[in-house]
Amino acid sequence: MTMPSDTTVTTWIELARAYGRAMATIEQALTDHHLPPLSWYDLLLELERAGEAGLRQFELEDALLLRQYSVSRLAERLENEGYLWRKRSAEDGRGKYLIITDKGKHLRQRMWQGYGAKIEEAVGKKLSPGQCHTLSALLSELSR
Amino acid sequence: MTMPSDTTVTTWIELARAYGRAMATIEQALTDHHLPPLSWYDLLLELERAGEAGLRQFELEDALLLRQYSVSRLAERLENEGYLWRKRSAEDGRGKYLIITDKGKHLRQRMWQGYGAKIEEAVGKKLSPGQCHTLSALLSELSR
DNA sequence: CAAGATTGATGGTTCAATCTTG
DNA sequence: CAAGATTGAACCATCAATCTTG
Repeated sequence: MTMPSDTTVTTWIELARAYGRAMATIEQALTDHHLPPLSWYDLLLELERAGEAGLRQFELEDALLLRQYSVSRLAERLENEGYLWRKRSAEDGRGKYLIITDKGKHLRQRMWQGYGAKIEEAVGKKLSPGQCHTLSALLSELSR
Repeated sequence: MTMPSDTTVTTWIELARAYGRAMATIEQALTDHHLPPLSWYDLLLELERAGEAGLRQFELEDALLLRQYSVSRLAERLENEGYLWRKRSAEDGRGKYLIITDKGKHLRQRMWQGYGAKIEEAVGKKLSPGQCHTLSALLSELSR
């Protein structure tokens, strides 16, 4: 079992710190505006991209890095608030399609106002476009 | 209110993805070995560095990116398991010092076995030392 | 039995209110 | 009143068990 070098550990710590700080800034902005957490945004964005057809719950697990039951509970909350509806699959009786409502599209728009501004504050204002490209490329290596 | 460029948004998404994947790998390894979550490790490491004198709870808020009540509850759990003890401050009757126990030092050691190996797997094996340096430098810009 | 999804119970986080001391 | 810390209540995440359909 190989242990990490100091350089590797430092990189991990900086990654956790940078993510934690940016995330705290963003979540704070959302709660200040009485808006729901980021996970709601992520789900709504996926559904809006999927269009009228919607998406199966299991298709969202990878995209949102969530487990089956987390997707289920998240979808339940958004459905209760009228931001999406669930349609039983015709082909496969076990499954459901999640479909965004107009109210859901509207919420995503409102959330983007605060969310986008904070991404700019936490990332865009601190790095040049060239630095962003370099950073994105290195981070994507970590997700392989 | 300035909105972020596509490049900026991509960088943020890659950051969240890279962090999420690495974190999932690490937490999974800890639960597989019936070990407590990473937040316990972070607290124990800070206390071990602080030595016999210990640290005040409010001093840990910044280091751990936690709120006052989260530090309080986290410390309570570790104290209940015997990994640290709390000493009332002599100078300031309002405060407490958190001091790691030998049992706490031992737990931190055991956690490092799995934790370190996964940092190597999630970061060290995917980037060269040069790439690590570049990545660390860019990430630290984001934490300013 | 396997895959997709849900749910009861449990434990952790968070907010707001509170307590204690400076 | 302010600062350090704690706590009840409400909310969210997680595990394991379960339900339904293929």
